[in-house]
Amino acid sequence: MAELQPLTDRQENILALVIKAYIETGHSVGSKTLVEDFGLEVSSATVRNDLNVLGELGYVAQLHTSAGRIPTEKGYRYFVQRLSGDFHLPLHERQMIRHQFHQARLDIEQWMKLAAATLARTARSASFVTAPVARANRYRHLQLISTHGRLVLMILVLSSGEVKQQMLALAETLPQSRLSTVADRLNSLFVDRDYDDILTRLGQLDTLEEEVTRLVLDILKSTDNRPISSVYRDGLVNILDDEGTRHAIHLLEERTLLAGVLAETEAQGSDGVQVVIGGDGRWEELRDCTMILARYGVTDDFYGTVAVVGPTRMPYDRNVAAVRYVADLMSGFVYEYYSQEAAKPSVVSLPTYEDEPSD
Amino acid sequence: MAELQPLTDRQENILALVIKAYIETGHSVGSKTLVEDFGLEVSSATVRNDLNVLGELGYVAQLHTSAGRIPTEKGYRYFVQRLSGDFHLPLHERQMIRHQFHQARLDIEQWMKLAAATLARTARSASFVTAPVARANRYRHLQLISTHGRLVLMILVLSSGEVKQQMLALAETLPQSRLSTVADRLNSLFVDRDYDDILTRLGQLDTLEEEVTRLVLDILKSTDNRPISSVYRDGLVNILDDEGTRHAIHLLEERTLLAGVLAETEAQGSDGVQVVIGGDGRWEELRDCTMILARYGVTDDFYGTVAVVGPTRMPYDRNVAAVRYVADLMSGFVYEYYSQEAAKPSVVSLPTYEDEPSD
DNA sequence: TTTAGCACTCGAATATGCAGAGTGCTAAGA
DNA sequence: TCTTAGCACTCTGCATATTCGAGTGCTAAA
Repeated sequence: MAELQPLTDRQENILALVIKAYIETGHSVGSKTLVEDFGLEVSSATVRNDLNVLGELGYVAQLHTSAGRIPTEKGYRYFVQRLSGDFHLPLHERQMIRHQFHQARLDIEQWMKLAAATLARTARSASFVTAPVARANRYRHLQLISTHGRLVLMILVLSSGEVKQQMLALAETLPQSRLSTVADRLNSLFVDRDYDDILTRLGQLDTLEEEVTRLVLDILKSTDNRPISSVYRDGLVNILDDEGTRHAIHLLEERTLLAGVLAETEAQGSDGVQVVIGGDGRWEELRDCTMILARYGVTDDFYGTVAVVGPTRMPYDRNVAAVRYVADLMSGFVYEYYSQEAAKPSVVSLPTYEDEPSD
Repeated sequence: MAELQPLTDRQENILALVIKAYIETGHSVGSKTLVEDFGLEVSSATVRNDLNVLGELGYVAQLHTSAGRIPTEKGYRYFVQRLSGDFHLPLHERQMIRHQFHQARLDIEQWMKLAAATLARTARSASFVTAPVARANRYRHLQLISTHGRLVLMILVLSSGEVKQQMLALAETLPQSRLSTVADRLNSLFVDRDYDDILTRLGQLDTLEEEVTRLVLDILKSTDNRPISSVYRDGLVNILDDEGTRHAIHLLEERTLLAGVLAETEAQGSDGVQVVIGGDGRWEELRDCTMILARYGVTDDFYGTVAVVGPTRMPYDRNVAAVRYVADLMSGFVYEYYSQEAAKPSVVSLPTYEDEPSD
């Protein structure tokens, strides 16, 4: 990340005001407007001088000579960095969000869906939520269900709480009892094992068991190494009008692209909320867009991502707060319901966070 | 549906040419252009006269006096109705599509995803695919898996092939063996039963069994009556540039809206491909859009929908063919792998349709 | 270091003119 | 009765010119 130049307090303030005004109006903002609309105690000429400095340092730019200033990506980054972390959503919004989660079924898919919908509405942007995946997913439970003929429905439950299904065509027709026996044996052998563990035990199995296990391994492998196993998107409508978000929509639709971006941003391992402005020069697809993302889950071990995507010109404080809030909620749910090692299995109710600030 | 006026052969031909030219160029098309570009055997004046007739009947319109003609929605409808059903995708495109399906895993979700992706690319439009749902979904199999404390993961397999999962908080901690016993009992009681059947048997159960069954009933009910249980979308990028498709994207994102439209269009019970142009006056969200949809599955009993959504100005013959082809493929898969009553359980391979027209 | 004043620049909005594509209509021809 | 040629008319799109206003940079004084 480029080094940020020191600014005087007034310059910092002016930068913040330029950003605020530009976010609100969408028009470039001039010195006179700033003085009048925000009641500055200095004259427009002074503001002009400061704007000049900000311009030289690259925090603001003007589309053409003698036009108002608009914030640059660097300007946004400086602003976001200075953003105090204690901005919260209004109480009633938080209550509404919590309320919706309380009404949902106890199901990670439901929560993901809900988180995406909530974020999209609150941040008035596009949003996405990826399923929480353990760094190395583990086998939890297998079930084989006879359907008709040699077709068998295989259901695999992973340590992440995800349930994978897969149709399987056997070489011969087998009764359900035989299938159950196979499933039971594999369950006893493989419970809580990861990909590598299971691979080494492949030799101990008979032909049928091995056939099933190979499929299990396929699935484990495909959810391993954090590819995106499932994603919920929402709120695309919100960014349709904005210029330059077409690339972003492309990003949201293309799993592989998204996975790439997430892999790199998450590799930074930042615990809190991360703000990627204009692609930070690394992702062409995010040019002119901002992505605010945060992990949820049990950090470093078992986590997913919630994120908001919108135009560079967006209310950062609000949206950062929204992402943080929803990520925290999701973390609570995942911790209580899906973390194997959960320390307090006693209280069975949705997390409440009653001790949050009143506003 | 409004009655369609009779037209002379030449007028019909001219209407088709206007539509063809407009779809290609996007510009309004005049009499002279028609004669020159398509080598008509009559003069432009004659064409003008016919255009006048078409205009009076409402098949074409002009944006302003003395501008070229563009097709109206009514014009498109007439054209589509006349469209011969024997237009097929080029052989190599069909081969490519089949190839992709052959490489997919044997899983209805995979197929839905693939169908959406394929349609989006082939028709260069947005697309969606809904899961096949039986009119009355039936219970197939239940599994209860102890996680930690009083939390239990319940997995319910439905006759549609869908696998539903749901977390469940019990009143007390129970061992896995007890849970398995409950699941076994419910499985033996309820297999192949629908909502009503199960409801009447609620009295025969103990407290724990009843608690589980109530959740089962909830899920059955929520997938009953054809609400949309799951949808895959794709290709939104393709219609981003077009005017008037914003509403359509809204429609694609809002499950309830989509469900409403599908409920009404499917109620018509047409077996083949259905083309809804400009919302047919019934759906504001589809103004300026065209939706081409077809059922797949075992008709009237167990079916889902594949569809394409794009601007009114789209290549109808091609897109109708694409929707029909993908729907047929999906029908084949569903028939072989998910239909309980499948008559030929012997051959276990993807349907091939080798007998299709060579081009 | 801040401020007032002033000339300058550029974009957005508005008006004007012109070329081209297309129409409607009429009268003559098949 | 249907088709065609001819002609006057209409309207768009494009380019050019003009004005208006917001905003800047610079300089000199406080």
